[in-house]
Amino acid sequence: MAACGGGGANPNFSVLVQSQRGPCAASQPLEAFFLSGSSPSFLGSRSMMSFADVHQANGSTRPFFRPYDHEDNGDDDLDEYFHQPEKKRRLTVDQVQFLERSFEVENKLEPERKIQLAKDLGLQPRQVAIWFQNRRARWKTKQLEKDYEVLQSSYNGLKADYDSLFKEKEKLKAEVNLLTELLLKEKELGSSELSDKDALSQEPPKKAIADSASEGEVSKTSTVACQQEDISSAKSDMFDSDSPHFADGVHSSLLEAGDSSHVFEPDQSDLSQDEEDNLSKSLLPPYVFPKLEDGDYSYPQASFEDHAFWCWSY
DNA sequence: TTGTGTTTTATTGCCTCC
DNA sequence: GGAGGCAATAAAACACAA
Repeated sequence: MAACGGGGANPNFSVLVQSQRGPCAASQPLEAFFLSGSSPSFLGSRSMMSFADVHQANGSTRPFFRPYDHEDNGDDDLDEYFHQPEKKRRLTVDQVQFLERSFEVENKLEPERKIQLAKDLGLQPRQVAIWFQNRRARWKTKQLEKDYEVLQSSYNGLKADYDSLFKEKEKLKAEVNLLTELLLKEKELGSSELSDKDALSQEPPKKAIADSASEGEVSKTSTVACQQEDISSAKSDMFDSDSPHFADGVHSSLLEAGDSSHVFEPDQSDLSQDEEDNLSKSLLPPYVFPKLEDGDYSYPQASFEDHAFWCWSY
C-alpha cells in the first residue's frame, strides 16, 4: 500500500503511519496489512497512462492502497480508528506522480476523467478534483513567478537603455548650453562692432563664425551657422540681407548638403528690411516642443536660446 | 523533543456558465 | 439553480534546526 495517508474511511491509517517522518516512508511495512488481496482498478484513464504505468515505472511492486475501502481490513482492533473523525491525509508518492502526469496532459478535469482517475487511484472524485484545483493554484503561482522574472529582466534592460540615453541627453544638453553661450558672446561682439561702424556698411562677423567652425565639431559648426542665420532673419537689423554671410563657407556647405534649417530662412534679398523682418518672423515655425517627463527641453516660449535649440534640433 | 516554517489537503464563499 | 472554478484560508502533515 502506497497510501500512507489515504483512506477516507480509515483516518487512523494516517495516524498510525505518520508518526514517522516522510509522507510514505513508514507505510510500506503496513502495506500487506491494509491491502491484503486488494488490487486497484488499473483501467487507465482517458488521455493518460494508467496508474499501473506509473507504478511500474516507479519500480515499485507495492500494491495500491484503497483509501475508501477498508472492508478488506480484517483487523478489528483498528475499527475504533475508522470511526474517529476523518483526518487530513497525504496522497502517496505514486498517487501524486500519477496525478502529476495526468495534470501535464490536461490541467482541467472533466467529469468522466475525474471519475476514472478516482477509480484508478482509489480516491474519491472530490479528492481528485481538489487535488487538481490546488495543483492549478500552485501552477499559477509558479507561472506568476516566472512572469515576474521575465518582466524584471526586461525592466532591467530597459532601465539600462534609459540610463544610457539619459546620460547622452545630458551630454547633448551641456553641449547646447555651451554653444548657446558662445552664440551670445558672438552676438555681443557683433553689437559692439555695430555701434562703432555704420550698420549698412558693416561686414558680418565671419570671423566669429569661422572661429566657431574651426573648433572642429560639425554639430557645433552647424549649430552656430544655423543660429547665425536665424539671428539674421529674426533680428535682421544686424545684417544686411544682401550681405555675403549667405555665402559663408559653412553656411553654403550646409545649404548644399540640404540642411533642413535653411527651409526656415527663405531667400528674401529683394525684400525690404521691414518686409523681411516680418516675413522671417511669420515663417518661423511654432515653438512647440514635446513636454518630456522631466521637463527638460520643454520650451513653451520662443526665446533666443530656444530658437537656437530648435534650429539645432533640426 | 520541540518550536517554527513550509507544504499539502480540504473547506468556504463567491462568481460564472449552462 | 446546480456544477464547477477560483481565491482565500484553515488545519494537518511534514521538514528541520536547535
